[in-house]
Amino acid sequence: MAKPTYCTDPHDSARLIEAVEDSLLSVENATLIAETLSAFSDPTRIRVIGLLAESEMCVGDLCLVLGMTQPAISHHLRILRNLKIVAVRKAGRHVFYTLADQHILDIFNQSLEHVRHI
Amino acid sequence: MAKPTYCTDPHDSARLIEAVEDSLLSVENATLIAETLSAFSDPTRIRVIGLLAESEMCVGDLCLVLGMTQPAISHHLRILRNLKIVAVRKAGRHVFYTLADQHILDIFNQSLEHVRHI
DNA sequence: ATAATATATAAGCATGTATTTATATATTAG
DNA sequence: CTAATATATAAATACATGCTTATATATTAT
Repeated sequence: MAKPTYCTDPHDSARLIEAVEDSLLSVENATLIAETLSAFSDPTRIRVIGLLAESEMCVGDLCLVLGMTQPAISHHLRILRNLKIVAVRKAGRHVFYTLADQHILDIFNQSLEHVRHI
Repeated sequence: MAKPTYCTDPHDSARLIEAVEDSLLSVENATLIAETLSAFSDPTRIRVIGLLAESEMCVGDLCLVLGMTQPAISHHLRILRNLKIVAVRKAGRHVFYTLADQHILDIFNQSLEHVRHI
C-alpha cells in the first residue's frame, strides 16, 4: 500500500512525536479514563448519578423514581460500582447507594454547566 | 404482571417522587448530558482530547502521532465536532482542531485527577 | 486543466451495550 | 422453617459504535 503523506513533513515526524510526548496519553491510561467516563455516557446512569448527588437512595426507590425495571437499574448500578463511581451500604434487605467521591460530583456538575452553555 | 413492591411504602411513593423532584433530570436533559459525555468514553477520543488540550493539531498529525488511519481519526473528529467538543479552523488543505471551551478542559483534567486517585 | 495532497463521508462488518425475561441469592416476617 | 421481600445475576435480543476499505470533496502545485 502507498505510504500516506500528512501535514507534517515526513522528515519532521520524529520532532512531532517528541513535541507531543508529554501530552500523549498511553493507550492504557486513555482506556482507563475512557472506561471511567463511560459511566456518564448513558441517560439512565446520568439520572441515577443526579439523584445520588442529592441523597443516598436504595435500589427500589431508584426503580420507582426512574420508572424502570429492577434488573435494568441493578445492571447500571453494577457498572457504576465496578467503576468506583458509587459506594454501597447494606441495611437489612435494602442496599443504599451514594456517590463515591467529590471528583464524581465535580465531573457531573461541570457537565451540567457545559450543556447549559452549549 | 404483578406489581413489584420496593423499599418505599407504596403509599409514600408520591412523597418520594416529590422529594427527589429537584434532583431528577428529565430524560431529555439526561440524554443531552450523556451524549456530550460520550465524547470521553472512547480511548482514542481521550487521546485526541489530551493532545488538543496542549495545542492545536491538524488531522494528519493526529493520525501520525496516534498511529491510526485517517478515516478512523476523521470519524472521531466528526463525533467531537458534532458534540461541540472541538473547534475547527481550516488553513489551505489542512484542518486544525482545538478544544472548544474551558469546560471540556475542566472535565478532562478532573477525569485525570479522578483516575489518579482510584 | 491535471495531478497530488488533505480531509471527509459511506458502506460493511465485528464488537459492545441497554433492556427484557427468567432465575438465584439474601434477608426479614410470620 | 416457610413465605415474602429486596437485590443481584444470567441469557437473549435489539441496537449502537469503532474501524476498515473504498470513494468523494476540496485545495494546492505544476
